[in-house]
Amino acid sequence: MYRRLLRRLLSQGGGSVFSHELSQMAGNTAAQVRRDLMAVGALGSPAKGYDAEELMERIGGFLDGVGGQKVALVGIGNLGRAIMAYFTGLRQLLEVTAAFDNNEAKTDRVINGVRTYHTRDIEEVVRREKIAVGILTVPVDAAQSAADALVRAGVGGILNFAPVVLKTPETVFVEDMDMMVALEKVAYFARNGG
Amino acid sequence: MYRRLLRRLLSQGGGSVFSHELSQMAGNTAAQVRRDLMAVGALGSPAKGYDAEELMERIGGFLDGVGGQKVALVGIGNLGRAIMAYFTGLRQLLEVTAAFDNNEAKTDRVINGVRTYHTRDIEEVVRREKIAVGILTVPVDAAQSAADALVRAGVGGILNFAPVVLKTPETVFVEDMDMMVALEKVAYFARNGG
DNA sequence: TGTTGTGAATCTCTTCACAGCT
DNA sequence: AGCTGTGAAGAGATTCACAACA
Repeated sequence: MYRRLLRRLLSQGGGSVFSHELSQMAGNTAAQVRRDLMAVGALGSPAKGYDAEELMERIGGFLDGVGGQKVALVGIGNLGRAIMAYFTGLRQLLEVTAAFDNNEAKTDRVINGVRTYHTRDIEEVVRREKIAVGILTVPVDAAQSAADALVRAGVGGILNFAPVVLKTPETVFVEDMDMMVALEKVAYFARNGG
Repeated sequence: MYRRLLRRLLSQGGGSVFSHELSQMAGNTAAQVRRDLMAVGALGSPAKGYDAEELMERIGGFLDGVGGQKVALVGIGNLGRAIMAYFTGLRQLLEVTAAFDNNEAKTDRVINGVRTYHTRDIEEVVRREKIAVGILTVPVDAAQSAADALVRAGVGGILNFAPVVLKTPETVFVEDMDMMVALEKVAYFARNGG
């Protein structure tokens, strides 16, 4: 998130920032910003704050590995397409290189610059292309088996949009993006003052 | 989330659960489950655990208000449509009743059973229909002004999918669903063992 | 025996507050 | 004078552990 803020800052000609300015942009406290930046090994000067370019590099060194990582997307529905469009061309270090669906009408094509395959080929393609991360945008019933295929193919992490708790070995990192839960949370706090 | 698990459990004929069973399904610890259920005022018996029906009611009493709440969606792109399809008919207490876009080709129609309007009418429609919650699925540049309109119309909360930090009065609850950040997080832990 | 409900302990995250620097 | 870096305090969340109970 800081990276995004810094990118915008740089494009507007800002060369350095104080923690309280960043916290403004981030919706944070200044202390939180300083802690976070400590974690990536960034350092600023009391006089000028943090240098934006150097900060970006520090965050990059922390978040991005040595090279880039390939991403596979499973489930080419509205959501899948939205996500492909969203990520395509945005970060070259995190590239969606294969998409899967079990509807033949959607396979063996190129959508949004991404090659599409049939779900049955997940394991082979993901392994061959050394894809490290999977995004799951399939209906609930298909989620676990798709996750299993990704895990068998050796991915290290899954971003899961399906409203199920996936069963995976604990060596695989799973992040849930549960829109139903999120909406209920908002509805709750909209009523009960948040 | 518990609600979803219980719904499935009931449909499979399970009448009661122990905390350790629920924790299995939820990917939790048993202690966590008991704490959470305490919070909604549920109580179980050492002999039979928690009664699934009664548990659902307790959670409902806690999460849902007296009546239902209306939801507006701003931004009818792939993501917006995916979300409409996703939420439509799922929960009758949380209903998407209006969608907005600034592309005239998408307005004054009914998509997925949802009436669509032009963005310029957000304030009027939301106020008239007493909509309490907004979902933002617009591009970055349009996000803040759409949020402002929602806030002026009096919504109590916003579910924000745009990768920006929204500026809103603190009486309005904002939940960010940042897919880029989520993907970076997964990519990070996929590499650095999570 | 096996489970709940819950104080107490532990762990994690956030905020405070201030010495040290420019 | 005003900021950073960071120990120490504080706030929250999770886990432990056990009395009470069926």
